[in-house]
Amino acid sequence: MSDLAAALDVVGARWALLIVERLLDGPQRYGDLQRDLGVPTNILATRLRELEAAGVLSRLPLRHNTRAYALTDRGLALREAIVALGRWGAKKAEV
Amino acid sequence: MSDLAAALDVVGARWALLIVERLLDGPQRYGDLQRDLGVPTNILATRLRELEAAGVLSRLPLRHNTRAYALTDRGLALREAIVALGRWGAKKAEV
DNA sequence: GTCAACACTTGCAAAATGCAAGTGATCTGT
DNA sequence: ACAGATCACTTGCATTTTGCAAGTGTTGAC
Repeated sequence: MSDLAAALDVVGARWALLIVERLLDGPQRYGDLQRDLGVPTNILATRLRELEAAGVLSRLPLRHNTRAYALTDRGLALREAIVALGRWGAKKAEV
Repeated sequence: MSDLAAALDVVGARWALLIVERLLDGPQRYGDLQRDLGVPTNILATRLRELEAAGVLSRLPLRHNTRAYALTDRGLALREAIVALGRWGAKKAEV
């Protein structure tokens, strides 16, 4: 399995990289991610569980029954790749 | 829609980035991609059609009834992002 | 004590993915 | 020229993933 395939195994699922991108701006709560990204709630819950299990993010308990999701070092290390992909996506498809 | 979302719209589908990565080494034929990547043949056909429509790759006819798939400039521009993701995937998940 | 907010879960439909077998157009050897 | 092999796919169907909508339990505020 190539390095790329290994990476896609972790962050290749739909919404995964978008969630990580959003967390590059700092920890976010569940409801914020949902509203900002427009991701279906069951998918969001699933992805957060998977990404936490993969060591990409962690839950931080806030006061009351709320919590925030924050990137781990491993998650933050995705910044380069996300920026590169974003730059590519920003280019026009100059025909 | 963010730049990242735009990029994922084009290369976010399963196998898409792996196909592009393989083509970074130069044009490849259908059967080579299939054998090297282990991608199901119907998926490969679908992805190649989508990536061609998106201007990421093009078909070059070879002699007889064979052809090869080659990245366009737009496709080659994915190299940075692919390398970055590959580097991330190569790292151990140092607990 | 009622009502709202937050962080989910559940049930089900729709879409994407995967497997296996089949198709038609060359091409190779005899 | 004919048989069999190769290449580049397509087709049919099962499985998995994704998405929508509604519901649940736990605080918290008034």
